[in-house]
Amino acid sequence: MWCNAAMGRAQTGTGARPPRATIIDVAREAGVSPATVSRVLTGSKPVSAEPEQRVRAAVARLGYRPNPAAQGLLRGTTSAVGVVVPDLSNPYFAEVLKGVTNAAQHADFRTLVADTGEKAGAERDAALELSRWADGIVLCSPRMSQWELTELASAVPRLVCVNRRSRGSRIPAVAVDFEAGVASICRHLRELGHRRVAYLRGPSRAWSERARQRALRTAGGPDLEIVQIPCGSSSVDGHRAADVALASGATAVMAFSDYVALGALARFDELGVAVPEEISLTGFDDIALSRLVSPRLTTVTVDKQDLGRRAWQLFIDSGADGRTGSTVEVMPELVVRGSTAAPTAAGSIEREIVHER
Amino acid sequence: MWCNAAMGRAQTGTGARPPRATIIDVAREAGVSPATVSRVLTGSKPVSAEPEQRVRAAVARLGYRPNPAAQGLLRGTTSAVGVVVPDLSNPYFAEVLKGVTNAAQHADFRTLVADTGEKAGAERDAALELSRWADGIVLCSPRMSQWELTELASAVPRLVCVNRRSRGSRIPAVAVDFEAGVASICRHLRELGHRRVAYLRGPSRAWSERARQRALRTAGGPDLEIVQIPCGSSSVDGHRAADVALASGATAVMAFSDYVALGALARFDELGVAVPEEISLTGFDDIALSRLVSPRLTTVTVDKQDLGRRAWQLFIDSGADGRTGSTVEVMPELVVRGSTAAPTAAGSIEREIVHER
DNA sequence: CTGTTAGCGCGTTCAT
DNA sequence: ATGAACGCGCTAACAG
Repeated sequence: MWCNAAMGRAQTGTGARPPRATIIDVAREAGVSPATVSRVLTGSKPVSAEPEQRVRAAVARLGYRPNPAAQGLLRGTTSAVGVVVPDLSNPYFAEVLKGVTNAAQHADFRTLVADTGEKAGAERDAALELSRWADGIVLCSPRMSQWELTELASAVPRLVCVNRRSRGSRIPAVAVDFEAGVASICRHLRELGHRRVAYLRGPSRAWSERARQRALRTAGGPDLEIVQIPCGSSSVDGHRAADVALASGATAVMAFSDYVALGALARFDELGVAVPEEISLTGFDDIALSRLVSPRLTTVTVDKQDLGRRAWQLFIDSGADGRTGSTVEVMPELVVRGSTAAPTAAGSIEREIVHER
Repeated sequence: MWCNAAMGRAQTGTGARPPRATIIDVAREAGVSPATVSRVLTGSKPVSAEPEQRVRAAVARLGYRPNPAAQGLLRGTTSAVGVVVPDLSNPYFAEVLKGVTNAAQHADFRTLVADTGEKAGAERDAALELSRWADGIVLCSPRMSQWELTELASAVPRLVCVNRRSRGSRIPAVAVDFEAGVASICRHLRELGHRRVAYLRGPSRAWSERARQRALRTAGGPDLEIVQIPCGSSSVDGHRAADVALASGATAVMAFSDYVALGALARFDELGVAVPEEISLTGFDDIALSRLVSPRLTTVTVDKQDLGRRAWQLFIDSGADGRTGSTVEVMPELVVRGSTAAPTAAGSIEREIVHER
């Protein structure tokens, strides 16, 4: 079907690209009015068989496809969704984006993407700019202030957040239950016998980090001391922070995320510190590569593509009326793998030796 | 500046989102004609100071932003670029996308993204569909046939390929010199003393795989036997193929990519096969996580974001006239890390034992 | 320097 | 069932 049109064009020459055919060209070609062409293509009104055939033939011959800008102008809608992420290099966000994109593609929507480079200041502008071209925005793990977010929500047609719930403003959101996730990790560590764990902090501006902190305040206590260590959200951050964690005298390290944990794990390996024999390590998110490292990472599973799909669903739902505030909570699940074990007295002793090299 | 506008709107109520202001609203508000507003905003013609101030004030007050669909309709251009990738979960493509997006953002362009799920059949449709909304397409590692690609290039306004050069059709492309990369890996392995290496093949439809095959034909010979093993492009493919590679009796495994190699590495670890003592392993691309596994992966570096940036540059360059055919070749560089070593006689013996468990 | 007019490509009314 | 005419929001012509 499409072959005819495209091949016909390809034959016209080397670089001569004909201007795109308009609906008028098709109408002329088919010997009907533009309105009839439109009716055939949208199916809005019935059209007799004979003219319909002529129109379809003309469409195929010319390779005609309606101009989305014109359609959008008329409809006042773009059939596009914008996705704003802090960092596409982070597999977590890449997966969420994939989830949104696939769902959107399925619904015949385009996906626009913007990368803010982990800069909180760039989020508002990116979202605002994308919103001009889209019917709404999916904002992933925004680092901006609550005030800014509320403000943004009123400036963007439809805004959905991923991993950020806001009490006051009624912004639809899908978020992992970080408290539950952190709690289950803490429980696991405590049951193994750990009494002092180092926590590698994520970006302080991230809502998910604050949620983790809430959980840590609950979980921490006399039988589980939490040592806070500033870190970040990338694997290099984890790599850097690993030494500090080691020096803290903790028997286990809880990382902000898998991505961070992988960095720490690499550093432990460089230092010759055995995981989990000398120190236990946990992640968060269960990214694909956590199953591929050695030892495999104990973490908490989150279906990141599903997060994207649900965000899309929220985006769609929020379209009909001004309904807002629907919040989806995704429950993560602890997966115990090889990176955690009971603490050994030997751990701290051997570590001294190791540091010598 | 923007605060005024957005705050003013936010105060109007809970869910009541006023329809976006048009240029006419602004004109009325400022007591001028729409043309004057346009002139102020685009700077196309000079405007007196006093009306200009009124216009700017009105714009801020109403939170007006021009409708891109209308502008696009008029200009016949979208200021958007479409990126089609086989799989966003693959860090390689996520990085390329990031490169394109950042460059595009810088030039005030939007990025549309489509994920084809590694299905060659979906590529054409995705590209065609995106091209309706964009000024052109960046096609990453297309798996489609050469014929299809040529055909597509004539149906899309501007097409740039990443990691796919095509002799016949003059499609701008930026591609890694896979032959050189594979050759340097082979040389490295041979110098270490390996005589029989298993190659974990990528998708047979991928151009980069065929390029690797060309290099292997040159590199292979009496002093370096290449055992071909069907595999794929994901880490789970590598995980699966690792057993076959082991059974081949090779002393080294050369994976299609880092992503694949990481899967194989995980499998070796599960089997208790020591890398590089019992078997050497190489990747391709140098993704971030290859530095984080143990042992760190010997591979070939490719700046993936740079690939995206260069693709963007080609996209821009191909805009002016019908200039085509410009092809950029990126030279990868061997990085020897911990996953390769000289083969040991012990390797094959110990491996027998390991298989028992 | 400014306002008025026309038209980008399309879908949808209103007539026929 | 079909065609003619209008207008979506904007800017480039053309007047004044």
